[in-house]
Amino acid sequence: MTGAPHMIDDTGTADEMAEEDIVESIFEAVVEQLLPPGTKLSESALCEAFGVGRMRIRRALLLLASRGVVDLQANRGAFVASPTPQQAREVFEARLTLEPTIARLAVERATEADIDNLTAHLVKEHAAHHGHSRQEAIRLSGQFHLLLAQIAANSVMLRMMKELVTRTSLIIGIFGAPNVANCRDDDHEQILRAFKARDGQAAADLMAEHLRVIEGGLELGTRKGGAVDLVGLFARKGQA
Amino acid sequence: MTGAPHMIDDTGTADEMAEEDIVESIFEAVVEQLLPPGTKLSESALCEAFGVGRMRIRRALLLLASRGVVDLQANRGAFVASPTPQQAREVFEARLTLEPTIARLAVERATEADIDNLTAHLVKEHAAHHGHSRQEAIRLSGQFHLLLAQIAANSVMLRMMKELVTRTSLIIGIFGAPNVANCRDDDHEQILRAFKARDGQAAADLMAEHLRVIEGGLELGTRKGGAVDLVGLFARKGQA
DNA sequence: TGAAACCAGATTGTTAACTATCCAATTGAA
DNA sequence: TTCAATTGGATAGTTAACAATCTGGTTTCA
Repeated sequence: MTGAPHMIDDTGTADEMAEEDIVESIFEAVVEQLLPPGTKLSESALCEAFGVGRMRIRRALLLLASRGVVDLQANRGAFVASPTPQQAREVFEARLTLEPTIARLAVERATEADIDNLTAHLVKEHAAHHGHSRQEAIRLSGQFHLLLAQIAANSVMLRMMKELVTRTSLIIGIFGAPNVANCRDDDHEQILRAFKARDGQAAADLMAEHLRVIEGGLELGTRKGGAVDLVGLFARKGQA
Repeated sequence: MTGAPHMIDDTGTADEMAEEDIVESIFEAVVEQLLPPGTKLSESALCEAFGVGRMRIRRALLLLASRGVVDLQANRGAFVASPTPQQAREVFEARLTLEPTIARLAVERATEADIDNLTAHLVKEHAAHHGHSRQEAIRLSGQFHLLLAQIAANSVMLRMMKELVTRTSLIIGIFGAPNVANCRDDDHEQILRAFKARDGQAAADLMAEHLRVIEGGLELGTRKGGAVDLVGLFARKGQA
């Protein structure tokens, strides 16, 4: 019954990407810093990129906006979010609230297979760091944190973490010191050691310290690239 | 989602509700248990109810689904979510992770005006409890937790809490023991005392205990009302 | 009588055309 | 030459019509 010229796929329906998949793709692209803050996400371009209708794209953009990863400006379109210093602080405060507990829960619930996966992940992460493949290193860095949330086996907190990790990538892109890596993989290895020792409290403490180090490496005063707030920049010129 | 808080347009057109407002309204209705789990949310009914076009409604439903408050079933429509015991555990685990810290931060950041607001809130809550206005009591109970998140002044965590409080209302509607209230307002008053004493750690501890008491009052085995899983219910009859 | 097939109504999902808004280039005048 | 107004193109927002799917009742046959 396959009379259709193309789109022949008897392994099942050649399903178009669902909204969630599109959202996931854009999340990943943002994490890998392929989409810097302020990047215009035009509907037509995305339609072509993903090969879907405009409706799908609009729904995906709405979901992304509801998670703070894109800004929707009325009649202007969608842009990759440019977090403010205030938002950056809030994201890190949320991560410092969630992730130590997630790390502890993950240690408590990790199977041997989970720990093996983490170990394998760190090998890849290490290789990416020394292999100078910056993109891959960044991606794996964020992935490590999501892996912990997966092991913790709480889908609510996993979803929150996906948002926070993605937004953190934007924050580092804007406020990160030029030569500081996203995460030092040393820290990740220390956390893995806590897993092998089955020491949940240590994992939590290490995670908290890890996050504080990252946040400490930010320069929340200097905004580089992205959308510049010209109004604020030139505001006091008139009265100075 | 639009940047302007109050879009004042004197064009004469009565501004229609934006998606966020619709979402907020449905959130509130769910919190007040006016929309029990499993309730069908038909597009046409909502269009009439809010006086907006179908597109707005569909976008609102998508947002609600992305926050776990409604289930979207393909070609069947939107239904108020019926949390599973597993989801209930996850929601409480997330709350136990977030809210003690939120309580501590709120204590640290509360102005005198904030504490006055909390005090006034508890008076209303108390009155509603003894006034037998169950709906209002439930609403204020949830509102108390959101008030703390507002005082903590972290919009990321505030958004997370809105979702969690709403889903908790669904959970209590399904698994709550019949005569147990949503929150004992005694607990809330104790937390307020910690505010007045400026004791953040006490507030955090009280909040944790408060949440454990609520979760302990659930009967995660017995599902009442809502969508019943007939397959699971009759599954072992054949082989028992 | 019971069960399966079927049909009608309603509801959701999708597409396409239309409208409104914004942006940039052009044109005109001071 | 520079600034302002205008205009054309492009993009987002909205609406309405169309297509696909589900639900519930009816019919038909064993």
